[in-house]
Amino acid sequence: MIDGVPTCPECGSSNIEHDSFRAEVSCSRCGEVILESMIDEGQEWRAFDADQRQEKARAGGPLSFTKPNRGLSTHIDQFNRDDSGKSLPAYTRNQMYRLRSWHKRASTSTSMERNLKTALHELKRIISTLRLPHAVAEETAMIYRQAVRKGLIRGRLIEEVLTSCLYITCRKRRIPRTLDELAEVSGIDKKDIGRTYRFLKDELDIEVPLSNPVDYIPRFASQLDLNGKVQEEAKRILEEALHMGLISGRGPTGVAAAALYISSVTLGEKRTQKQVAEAAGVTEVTIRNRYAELKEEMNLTVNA
DNA sequence: AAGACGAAAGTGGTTGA
DNA sequence: TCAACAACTTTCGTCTT
Repeated sequence: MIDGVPTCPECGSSNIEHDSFRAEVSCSRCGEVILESMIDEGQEWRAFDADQRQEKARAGGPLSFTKPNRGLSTHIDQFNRDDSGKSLPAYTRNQMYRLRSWHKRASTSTSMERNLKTALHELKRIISTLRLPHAVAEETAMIYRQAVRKGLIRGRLIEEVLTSCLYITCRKRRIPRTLDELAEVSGIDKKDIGRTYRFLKDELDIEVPLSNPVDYIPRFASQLDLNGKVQEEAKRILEEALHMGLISGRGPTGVAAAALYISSVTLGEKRTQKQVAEAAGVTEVTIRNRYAELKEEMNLTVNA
């Protein structure tokens, strides 16, 4: 199944290490992360005839879902020169010619591949802008592939579907990003993301847990430069509020913001409602309303 | 002057007939 | 498809520190 020894494209070393959990492959000599399956690695040019190509097609997809044609994405120029600038001998020229045509066919042969190419490029950009872990990109790409396979893209923008896939992943992994945040980096309208998200969730039968205000605490807190103690207190308040049924039906970010506001005040690390509101992406009024509800129901003493 | 508070009216999304 | 509805926002006047 695997023909040829994989080598690092950076330094040429064959000391390749696999991290199966993250589906990452890296070179142990130079540290280059290859993010690639051994099957795709480097040796694709050996498929010189249809039978071999067939065989490779059945050998399975790459381990990294974000790199559909890695190893084939090398550019081969048209000048037929070796690296010292001399013309290649006829035999090699022919070989290069065949190599180029296979390369081209393999990289952009199907509309699915073209679609993925666009989408994954965009995904990479969004993931890095939001500083989300690579595993999120992998999972998002996997969901996106399912969507493409089921023909769910038709009539929708690639970016729209992609962003919705990312939203699903974030919700599933409990690394919450609000629709507003995703809308901002993707340039897709919030309500379009939401609508497509629901559509995909139904069509692909994906279970998405309800979003939990607690998940927002660390991020908001760090934006407000609040320490761990304040975070713990905010979480404790949310736990209690949850048991008392004070959370259902309320926007998770608003509740999280209120809990954070309360704990910042009680622990003498006070932030203004305005600051908290800004970090959480809600208004001061919402914080006040949640705050009033929590205070009312949980006889909290919120005095500095 | 800045922050907190709350009333009132407006907005966008969900739900159920 | 439409109306009712809840959550949230915007705006603004008032009170407190």
